Amino acid sequence: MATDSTPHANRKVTLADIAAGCDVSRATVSLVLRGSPLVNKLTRARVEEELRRQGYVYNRAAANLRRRTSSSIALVLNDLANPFFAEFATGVDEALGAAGYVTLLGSTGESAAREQAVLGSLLEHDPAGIILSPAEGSDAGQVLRTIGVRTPMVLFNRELAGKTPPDAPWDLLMLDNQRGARLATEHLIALGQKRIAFFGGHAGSSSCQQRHAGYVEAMKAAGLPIEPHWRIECAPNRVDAAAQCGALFFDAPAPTAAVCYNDAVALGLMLGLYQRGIHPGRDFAVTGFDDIAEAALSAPPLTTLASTPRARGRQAAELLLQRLNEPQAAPRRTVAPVQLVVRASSCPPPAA
Amino acid sequence: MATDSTPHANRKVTLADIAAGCDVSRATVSLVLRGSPLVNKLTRARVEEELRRQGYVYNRAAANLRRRTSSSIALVLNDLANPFFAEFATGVDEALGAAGYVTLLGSTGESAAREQAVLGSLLEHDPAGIILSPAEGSDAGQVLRTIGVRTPMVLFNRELAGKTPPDAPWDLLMLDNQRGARLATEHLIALGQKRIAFFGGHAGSSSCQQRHAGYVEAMKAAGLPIEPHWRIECAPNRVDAAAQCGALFFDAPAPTAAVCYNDAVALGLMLGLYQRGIHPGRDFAVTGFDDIAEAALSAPPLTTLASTPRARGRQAAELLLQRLNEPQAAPRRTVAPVQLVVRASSCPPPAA
DNA sequence: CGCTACATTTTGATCGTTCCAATCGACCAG
DNA sequence: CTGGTCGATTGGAACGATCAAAATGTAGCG
Repeated sequence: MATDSTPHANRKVTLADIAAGCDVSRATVSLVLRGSPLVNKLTRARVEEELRRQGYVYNRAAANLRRRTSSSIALVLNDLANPFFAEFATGVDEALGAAGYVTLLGSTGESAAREQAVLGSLLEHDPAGIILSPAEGSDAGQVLRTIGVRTPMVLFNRELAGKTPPDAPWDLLMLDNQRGARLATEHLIALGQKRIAFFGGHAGSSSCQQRHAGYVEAMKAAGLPIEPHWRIECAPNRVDAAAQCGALFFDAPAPTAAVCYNDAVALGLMLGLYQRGIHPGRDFAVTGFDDIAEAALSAPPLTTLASTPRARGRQAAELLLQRLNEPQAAPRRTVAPVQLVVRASSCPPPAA
Repeated sequence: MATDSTPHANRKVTLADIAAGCDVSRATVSLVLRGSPLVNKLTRARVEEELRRQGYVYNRAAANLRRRTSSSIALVLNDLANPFFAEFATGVDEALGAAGYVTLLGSTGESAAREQAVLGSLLEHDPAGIILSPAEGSDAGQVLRTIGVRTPMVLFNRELAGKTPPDAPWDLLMLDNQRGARLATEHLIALGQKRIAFFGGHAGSSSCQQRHAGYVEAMKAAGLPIEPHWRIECAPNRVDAAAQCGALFFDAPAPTAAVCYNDAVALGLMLGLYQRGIHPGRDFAVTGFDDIAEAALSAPPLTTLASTPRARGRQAAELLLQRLNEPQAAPRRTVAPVQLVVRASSCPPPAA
């Protein structure tokens, strides 16, 4: 005679198994699981023992189906391999986990097409909401069509192209790009710099536009001129930045400082400067943006703006959780402050 | 009169809504969704139109419940913020997504206790399998107790402490640490180096032991001596490595080359050498391990071993998918090759 | 004893999908 | 006209949980 009380080999243990095992109904077991005060102490103890004995695992999907709830949230990132977003993801997962949610991960590799596909696939798992850091060129209309008007979403870091439907429960969390770049520029000006370039990034990207605007703002406020050849575009990575370095010196007057789009670009630029015999932090001032781990360890250490991506991740999660509690609230735009970190890469201009 | 054909405001659109909308049964709509050849062309067209019109979204959770399948896989990492694991995660997600799975993310922050909690929480979502990069000190018995003997798992990068149950469907994917360190050492020997140190890492860590073993292997094979003071321990980061640099030169004979535990250590060591007026890549040869992004951009560029974490991620996913197809197969231990990347930091010894 | 009050437990329907067996109409052979 | 085959469709029972309402049992009280 098979002892069917032994943990069964093949099928998963369900409520019904436990119920049968200690001679109560499924409903009672369910009440025990959820810690209801309705069940008798003795019954509870018996059921809990049986749960342990059979190695029961709760099936949240079934519960969610019946309750018409969801316990997951989709996190879709344009570039998880980038340490900035990896930190962000860590923060998101941390906060969501604490709130009892599970993170559905999707990475789009900066492709709007893949973003559509990923969103579609994740949606089938019925997330309670979405945290999206859009791929470059991702469009509001497209996104709306795949996720509908009813799924709450927090957009991080970039806005969507095209116009956002005013009734959609979409919140926004951005870095204070403009103020950050302004702070960096003002810092250089305070050091006595007058010929300051804006280096790197794609002029199409909204974060680059905002940072450039902050730079322009500070320059204008100080009454300093802005030469057109002081704005150099390049891909936001070290290699391209190093390659584009020379473009700063094609025409006179050459700049003596550069506000860079981000840290990767700044580190690349410093490399390029070295290769030309220019010593950054002595002959030429450089600032970055993001404060990635390497910024403090480069030679010279990089002056930059700290954006604390992990805290941003937690914040994005909080925003979404709040919206889940308050689905009808008006859309919010949150701008997270950034902090200037002064290190040795920013210096006064060489004596003329 | 309300036109209930309009996309409904409140509830989600289900099979039943579509069925009602075009006057067929739920079963037929389901067949259409899954592309069954059984349905008539005209019916299919009508249904598909209605699906579009109502903005239907497939509920995979319900389907999985009925079919007793799962379409998700749990990815649990000890440190997502580390670029190496972020790349790994990207690779995993890439491969899983292509196979129609969704990634459930969990980050443990190197805490075995949190790892238990995270695993438990993710299990409730009934993943088809787990990819786990264990936290330091994570124990096989503990893990077994929370995930059971029936959930397939791929362990990455570290083994679990304690003994692994022989019947569990657990596979292993490790880097070839020993061979990597051996290759680096042989490379230095081929350049004419004879006094080679092993620098950095904690002797307790299994990856450090393996790399050191590879170094010893190459030295012995070449008949070269190994001085005890040629092994310097330090934390696997730049700062500590730079600080420990001096220890290489306390006793004679001083080494003229060092095989480093990883790139971070190697970069730190190079910094320390510079500070002593020793020019790495000319006066002293250095190799690293990992080939992180900065390795190619340091001065001098670093000779190291490429572990291609993104490819490892894809590989881990493939291993798991294979096991899902073949649940009864014997556990596999896969060792991923690493590739020597020769750059300018490795050089012949200075002429005596 | 009959009635209410209370604590505890159960029954049966339900969530959105899939599966199985049954049905239906059309067509053809005998 | 009957019976069989075939293509297309359908009803209803699952999957594993929850919920609302009903059913127990037990005690108190006039």
